Amino acid sequence: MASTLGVLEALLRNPGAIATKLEVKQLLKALLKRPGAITSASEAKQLHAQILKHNPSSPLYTSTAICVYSNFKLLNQSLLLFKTLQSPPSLAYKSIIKCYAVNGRFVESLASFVDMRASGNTPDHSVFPSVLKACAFLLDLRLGEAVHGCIIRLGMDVHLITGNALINMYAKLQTDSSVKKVFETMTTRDIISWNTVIAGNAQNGLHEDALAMVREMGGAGLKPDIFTLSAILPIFAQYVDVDKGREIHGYVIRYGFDKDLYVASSLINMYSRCARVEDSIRVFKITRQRDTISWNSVIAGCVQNGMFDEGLRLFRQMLKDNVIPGSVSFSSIMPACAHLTTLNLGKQLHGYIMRCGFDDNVFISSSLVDMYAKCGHIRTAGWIFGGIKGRDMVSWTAMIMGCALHGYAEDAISLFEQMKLEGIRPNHVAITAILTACSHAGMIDEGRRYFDRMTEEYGIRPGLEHYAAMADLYSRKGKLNDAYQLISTMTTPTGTIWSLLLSACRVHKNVDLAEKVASKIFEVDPENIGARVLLSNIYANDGRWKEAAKVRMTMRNMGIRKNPACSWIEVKNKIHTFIADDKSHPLHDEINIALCELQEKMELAGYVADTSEVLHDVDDEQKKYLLYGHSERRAIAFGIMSTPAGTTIRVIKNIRICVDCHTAIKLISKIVGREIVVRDNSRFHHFRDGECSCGEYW
DNA sequence: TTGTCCGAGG
Repeated sequence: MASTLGVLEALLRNPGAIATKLEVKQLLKALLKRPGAITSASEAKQLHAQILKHNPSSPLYTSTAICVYSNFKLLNQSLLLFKTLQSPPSLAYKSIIKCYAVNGRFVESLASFVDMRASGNTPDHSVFPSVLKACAFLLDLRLGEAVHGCIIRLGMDVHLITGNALINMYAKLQTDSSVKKVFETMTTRDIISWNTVIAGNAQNGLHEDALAMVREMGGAGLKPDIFTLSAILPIFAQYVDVDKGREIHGYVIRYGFDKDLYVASSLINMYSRCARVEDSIRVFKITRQRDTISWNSVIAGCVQNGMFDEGLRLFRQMLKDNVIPGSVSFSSIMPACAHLTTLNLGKQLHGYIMRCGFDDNVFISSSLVDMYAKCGHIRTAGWIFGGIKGRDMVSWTAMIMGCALHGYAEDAISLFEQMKLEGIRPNHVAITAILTACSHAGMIDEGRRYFDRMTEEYGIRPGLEHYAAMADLYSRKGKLNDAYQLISTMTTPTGTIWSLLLSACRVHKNVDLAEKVASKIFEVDPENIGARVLLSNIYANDGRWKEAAKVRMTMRNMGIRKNPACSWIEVKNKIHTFIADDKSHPLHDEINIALCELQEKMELAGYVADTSEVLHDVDDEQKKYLLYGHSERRAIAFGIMSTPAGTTIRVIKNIRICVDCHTAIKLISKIVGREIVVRDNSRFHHFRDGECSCGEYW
């Protein structure tokens, strides 16, 4: 053998060297027995050349060449040779089946397997794993079972690797009973057998079984390895069981598995699912080797836990480190743009997405719909939504919620009904979206109907978010007692839900109920800043300055401070922030002059300041002055000054817009002939030609 | 010749 291989080596190193026919023949013969002696693709090509030169018509030699090519995954070369064979021998079939499979061409792989059977060639242990993998990938249970039958008839079911492949196939096809049966009938099992069953159980929701098997492994003399650990970590992520997750982390460190990319990604994911972003970032930072998946895991972790800026920072860092973002990277980061309403960044990412050709990905396009809707571009959102092929419930929900936030309740309802007609069942988020739509349009009856029917029609029990939407609906409409009744039926109403009612008490000036509601809030959430501010404002609004002062005093004694009201606007890629009465903007004086001019024009158009919204104990003239210092007006004035005529002005405010500003902005939109879009903390207002899309309802 | 990790909507 050694001398034959010596000839081979010489030949391969110098294909021009003259070899005797005998030598070549011996060489090829040796190779028939040991195709593995060829160690590179170029050697494979040399071999092919020798065959063409000396024995081009031998099916056996051709098959050997196919086998060698397929070992290097060279599908095209294998196919060219395969097609020259009239009746391919077993080796040729086996090689081409495997070669198709390793190239992900599972349909062709299975077709070749069928051909092989039809031609009367008997498959063996070397080919079943590829065939079973193809069945698993194509989710073809019937063919898989047929192959299994064939395996049993040939007595191959005791073969370890074939058995493992069978387990894997049944696990992927979620036929857990077959997984168990195959595992139990196997005469020898290795760690892969165990891991495959464990991973299958974990992914098919049989969490207890998976964990029990991890414990049993020890009895078989096997220790959990990186595969075992990355299979069970997602269980603790799903159960938000950080203690168990940490235990595994300890084990990982003891055995030095923390260098493994898969384990690290699973740990990052586990910690972020358990809301321990700091821990997940720590794991990420000590992971030396990083791939797109570990980056995606940590970025998604930040974004899902509300750390949007950190998520964006990491995303930029990933690009800087020359890690190519995949489609998952974009669908992970896009919600950060939606939440931060950073339209410009969102648009840049959208461009990047299109250049990568990811714009037909339903995850990404749904996140784009959400981002554009939340950034005020509901039409762009609708346009993207219209182009989504194979919309799923999430795409519909993003669009429905977008319409809801913009006050287009009719559109939201018709989308919701259309979605159901297409056979898509709404989940709890979709229900929240439709209730939000009703809430923002004051559609009490429709809202009530969706709420009452959600359990029997969709099998979804009302959760916090649904109660919140309903409480909001009643509250905005002034049905304060209905809201109170509804909230009281909840087993554990939260401070947030009561606060919705409290803010309605302010709008509808119901001080008595406000006091009752406020005490409920302080019971469950004594630190609730918003509620204390609201209560103080309610007193002030009623002229009860003493009580108002008392609430503020309590707040100060408790050491809590409210966040100032502010508005911001993006002009030429820069975000300008305005806080009421803050004079720090470089164009402060110019903005004031512009506001004065606007004020005069507004008064000519019949504007009278509604000073009831000013909750300071000062005279009327002073109140008027305070009103026009409101942050959203200054942001709008700045926007008008610094953008070309006709440009839409987009402003974001961190609290709900006040009645007087709402009236003022309507007039301003008419005076300057611009569309002004204001997003407050609850919805969008589109001001155009003296009207607002909210129809005076917010 | 078999097996692992990440993703959208409130």
